[in-house]
Amino acid sequence: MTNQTSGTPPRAATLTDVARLAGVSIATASKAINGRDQVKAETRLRVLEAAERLSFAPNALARGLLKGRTGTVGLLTSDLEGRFSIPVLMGAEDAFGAGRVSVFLCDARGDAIREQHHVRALLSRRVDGLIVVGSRTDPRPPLGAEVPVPVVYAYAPSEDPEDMSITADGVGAGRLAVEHLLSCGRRKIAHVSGDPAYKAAQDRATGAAAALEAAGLSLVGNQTYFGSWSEGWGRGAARMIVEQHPDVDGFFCGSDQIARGVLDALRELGRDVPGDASVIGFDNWEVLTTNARPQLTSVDMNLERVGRIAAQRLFAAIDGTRRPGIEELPCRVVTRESTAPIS
Amino acid sequence: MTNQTSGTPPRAATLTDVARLAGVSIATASKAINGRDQVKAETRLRVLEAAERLSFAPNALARGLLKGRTGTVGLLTSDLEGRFSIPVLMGAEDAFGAGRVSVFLCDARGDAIREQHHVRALLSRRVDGLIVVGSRTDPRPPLGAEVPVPVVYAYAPSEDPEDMSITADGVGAGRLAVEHLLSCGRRKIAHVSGDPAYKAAQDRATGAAAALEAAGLSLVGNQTYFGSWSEGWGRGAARMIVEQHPDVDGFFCGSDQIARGVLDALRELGRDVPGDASVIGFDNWEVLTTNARPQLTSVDMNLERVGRIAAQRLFAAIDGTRRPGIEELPCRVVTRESTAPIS
DNA sequence: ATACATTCAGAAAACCTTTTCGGCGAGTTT
DNA sequence: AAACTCGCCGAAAAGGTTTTCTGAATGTAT
Repeated sequence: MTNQTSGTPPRAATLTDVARLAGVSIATASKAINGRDQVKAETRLRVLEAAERLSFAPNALARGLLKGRTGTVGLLTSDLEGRFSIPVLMGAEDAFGAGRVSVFLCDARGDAIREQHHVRALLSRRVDGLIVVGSRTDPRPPLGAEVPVPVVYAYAPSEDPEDMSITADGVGAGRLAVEHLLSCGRRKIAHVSGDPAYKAAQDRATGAAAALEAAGLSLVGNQTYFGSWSEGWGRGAARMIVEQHPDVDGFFCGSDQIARGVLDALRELGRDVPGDASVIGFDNWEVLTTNARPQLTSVDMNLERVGRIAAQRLFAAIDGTRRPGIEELPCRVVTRESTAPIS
Repeated sequence: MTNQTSGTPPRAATLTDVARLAGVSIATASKAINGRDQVKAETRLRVLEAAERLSFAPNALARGLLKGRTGTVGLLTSDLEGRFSIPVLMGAEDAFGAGRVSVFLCDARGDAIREQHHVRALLSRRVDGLIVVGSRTDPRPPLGAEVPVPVVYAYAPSEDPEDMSITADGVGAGRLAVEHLLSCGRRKIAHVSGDPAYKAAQDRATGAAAALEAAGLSLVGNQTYFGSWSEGWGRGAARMIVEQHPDVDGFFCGSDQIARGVLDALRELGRDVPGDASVIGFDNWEVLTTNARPQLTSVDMNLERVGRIAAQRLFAAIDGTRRPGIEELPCRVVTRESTAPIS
C-alpha cells in the first residue's frame, strides 16, 4: 500500500493526540514543542518523541487564527506569460521561503476584475501582505485604499508615490550600456529600441543620451530608432543604419531579441562583431545571449534582486517599518563576446 | 490618506461586527451570508447590507479550521527557471483559480531537502492536495507515503504507478512530427535531438522511428543524432548531416533551439527552407519560433493543458475519486513556414 | 380555547493552538 | 514545624466561523 487511500488515518495528528500519547496536557505539549521553558527536560523529550511518532505538524490555521498573523503573503502577477514577472517572482519566493513564509500565487492576466477578485480571496485568507508584480516599468494604478495589509509593487511601480515600489533603474541602465560601449572605444553609437510607448524604452534612451552627452557625443542619426521588441526589427534597423551611417561602430539594443536581429544583419552585411562594431543587448536572457554568434553582451536588470528586495520591504512593512516611495535598483552589464575594445 | 498606515482600523471586520451592526446573532448573520434558509428575507437583507458596509470577508482560516478543508493546494515545482514548469503551473493556476481554490507556490530548486521542507510547511498549512511539477519527463521518486493528502505529478511522472501522474506523450510527439514531415512529401528525414539521457529524447526518437518504419522508411544515417539542446549543436549537426547525406530533405529537431541552429546552418549552406528541406522544431517556444527565418513549425506539448488536467485530477481525488496511473496527453504540431510540401 | 405545525432567531459546541495564571508538590530557611 | 520559594504542570480563554439544536412566536386546525 503506497498511497493514501488505504489504512492511513484520514485526519492529520493534532496536539491533543500528541499530548495523550505523551501523557501530558495539551498546554505542556505545546510548550514542549515550541521550546518554551516551564517544562522539565525529561517531559519535553517524551512529548517530542510522541510528536515524531505521529509526525505531528502544528495546524497553521489555528495558529494564524490565534496570533493574527498567518505567515503567508500574496504574490499577484499581471502576467506569468511574459519573461519579466518570473524572475521577480523567483526572487520573492526565495526570500520568503527562507523566512518560513508561504506564498500564494495569483495570475490576474492583466485583467483588473480578476485582480480584484484575487485580492479579495487573498484578504479572506488573511495574508500578512501583498506583492504586486507587473510586466512593464510603466506605473500602474494602486490596488485601492481598502487593503488592510501592506502592499509592495515590484517592477511596475504604483502611480501613488506614497506606496512602496521597487523597480529597475531604466535611465541608469541606458547610461551603463552606453558607457560600456564607450569604454570599448566606440564613438559612433546607435540605439535600436522597441516600442516607444514603454516607459522602459524612453528611460533607457534618456540614459543613453545623457551618457553620450557627458562624453561630448551624440547618438548616430541623432535619434533612438524605436520599433518593436523583435528580431525582425533589429535586422531591419541594422541594415538601415549601416546604409545611412556606414561608420557606425556600436549598437545599444533595447532587447536581446533586437540584438539578435542586429547581429544577424551585421553578419550578413559582412561586418565583424566585435571587430567592426560592438553590440550590447538588454534583459540578459540566457537562451538568446549565450546562443548568439558571437555570444551577446547584455544588460541584466537583476530582476531576482528586485523580487528579493520587494520581499524584504514587505517584511519590514509587516513589522511596522514602512518605507514609502519608488526604489530604483541598479542594473549591471554582463560582458560576453559581442563587445570588445577596438582591436 | 491613501495608504493603510493611517486611520483605517488595523483589524479586518469579523462576523461579530456584522451581526452587531445588523442587530442579529452571529449564527443568523452566518446563515444570511451563506445563503442558508432559516432566515427571513428582510433579515438577510439587513445582514448583507451590514456586511457590505464593513466590507466583510469571512476569515478563511476559521472556516478551514472548522470544515477540515482549506480550499488551498500546494504547487511544488522543481525549478521555476526552466521553461517547462511555467506553462504547467499556469494551467494549474488557471484551473484552480476558477474553482475558488488558492495556490501555494513553492520552488524546491531541484533539491530534495528543500522539497521535504516545503511539503512539511504545506501540510502544516493543511492544503487539500499537492501538485508536483517536474522539469523533465523522466520519472521521479514519489514524495513518500507520509503525505495525508492527494498528490498529482505533472510533467515529471512518479516512479510509483499507483500515484497519479499527468505528462506529455513523447513517443506520440515523435510520431506526429515525422508524420507531418512525411505529409510534406519528405522521405530523407534526419532526427537531431538533445541529451540522450533525457527520457524525452529517447521517447521522441522511438516515436519517430516507428512512424518512419510504418512508411517503409528509416532515419537518415540510420540513427538519431543526439547532442545537446543548443543552437550550436543544431548548427554543427546540420552541417555534418548535409555533408554526409546531401539528399536529406527533412529535419526533426529535439528543441526549437536546435532547430534555430539547423535553420541557420542550412541558410549558410545555401539550402532553402522549406524549398529544399522542411524543418520542424519542438516545444513551440514563441520567442524562438516566430522570430526564426523562416518561422518555425514546432511540436507543442500543450503544457498548460497538462497543468489544467492535473488540477482537475487533483480536484477529483480530493472529492474521493482517485484515478491512479500515468496519463500521457497528446501533443500537437503547430505549422508555420519552415515545413511545406515539396514544391 | 386548545393542540399543533411552521417559521425564524439564537445559544452553544466544535475546529486546534497559544498563553496566562493558578496550584501543587518538593525543597529551603529560620 | 512553620513559612517560604521555586519548578513544573494543567485548566481555561481566546481567535472566527459553521452547524445543530432548542425555543419562541406566529399561524392553523379542531
